[in-house]
Amino acid sequence: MVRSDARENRSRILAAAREAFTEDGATSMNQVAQRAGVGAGTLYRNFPTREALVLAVYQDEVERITGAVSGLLADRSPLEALRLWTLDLVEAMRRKHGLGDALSPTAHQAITEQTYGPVVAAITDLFDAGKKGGSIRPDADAGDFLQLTGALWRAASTPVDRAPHMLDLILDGLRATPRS
Amino acid sequence: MVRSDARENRSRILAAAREAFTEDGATSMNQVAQRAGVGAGTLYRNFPTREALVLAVYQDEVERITGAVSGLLADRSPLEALRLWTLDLVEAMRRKHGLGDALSPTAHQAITEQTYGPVVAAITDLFDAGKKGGSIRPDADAGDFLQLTGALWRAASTPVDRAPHMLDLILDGLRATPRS
DNA sequence: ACCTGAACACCGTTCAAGT
DNA sequence: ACCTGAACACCGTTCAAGT
Repeated sequence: MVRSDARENRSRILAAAREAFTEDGATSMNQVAQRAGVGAGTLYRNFPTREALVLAVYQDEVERITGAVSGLLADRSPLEALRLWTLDLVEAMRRKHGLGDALSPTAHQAITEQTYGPVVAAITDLFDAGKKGGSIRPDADAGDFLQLTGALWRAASTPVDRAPHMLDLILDGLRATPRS
Repeated sequence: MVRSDARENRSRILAAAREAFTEDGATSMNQVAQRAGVGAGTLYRNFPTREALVLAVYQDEVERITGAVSGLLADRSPLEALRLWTLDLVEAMRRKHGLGDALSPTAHQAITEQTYGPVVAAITDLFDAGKKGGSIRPDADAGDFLQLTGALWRAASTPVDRAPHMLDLILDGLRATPRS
């Protein structure tokens, strides 16, 4: 039997860690525990090592993002859903990049590998909706699209965030029928 | 006036750090100091931070390697000098890679940037000697060659080191006249 | 002028004691 | 069954005291 406090602690730690790492990727484990209002032991029972916590934060983020697809498709056109979803993805990529040096190369690679599949699957779902409705060209490739979005978060957000405009250009290229 | 012990300490620290980092990239600063037979304070006066020490170890290594070019060219054919020199470079690359996770991405980038210029210059010197003597084709490019050697240290050295053989293939491509 | 090494403020991680 | 938080063995770095 899992106690309710145990169930809650995990997500509280995850939330605290996400905030803390966004502010400073070098935030210590004890600082995360304190921020979550939890003893150090509890933190370590949930996430036995620092790397495990960092990884979990990102898996959580990816699950949140990929899980949002069906909701976006429910009351929007596929192209608009794809646009909103991708902007969200770019935000997450920027947060990850903000961690920077706090992540070891090995950890960074582990994240990329565990993340790639689900993200491509989510894009595929969005693409399929558009292809079925005839708004997205049938030969559009999810892998290519993810590659292109990689260029979006590299685009500095100063003085204005160019990413939305760049995304619009990419989306224009995906349309089944060229814009008038 | 620089005391003789002060002059010696720097190179003793550098030597100890090179050995220690080769064995374990996570070797602590105090361990390096102890290994060098030096107080922690002396270590820190010479290298004010961990990253500074790691960087200095590599600069030292690069200077040693690039400095060996003229000696190699003195009593050998340019192609043979290039072959021996490149094998030495591959060894150094393998040592650097062995550090792995102990290096932050930023530090790793700093090393690459500070290293690229001198290494390309050394290759250019070796190439020029061969081009002048007619043994290396005139359109051979130092940057391309460095890029190719990057593939050599990635070649695992089990069960036998394939790098020398791969290098021979590359060198064959550089010859002014094809092999009979 | 330079060196040593104890000491400082931290770190990640563990585990006895509580509820 | 789960939690807390003091404690442990370390870390990078500093600095008073020595020579």
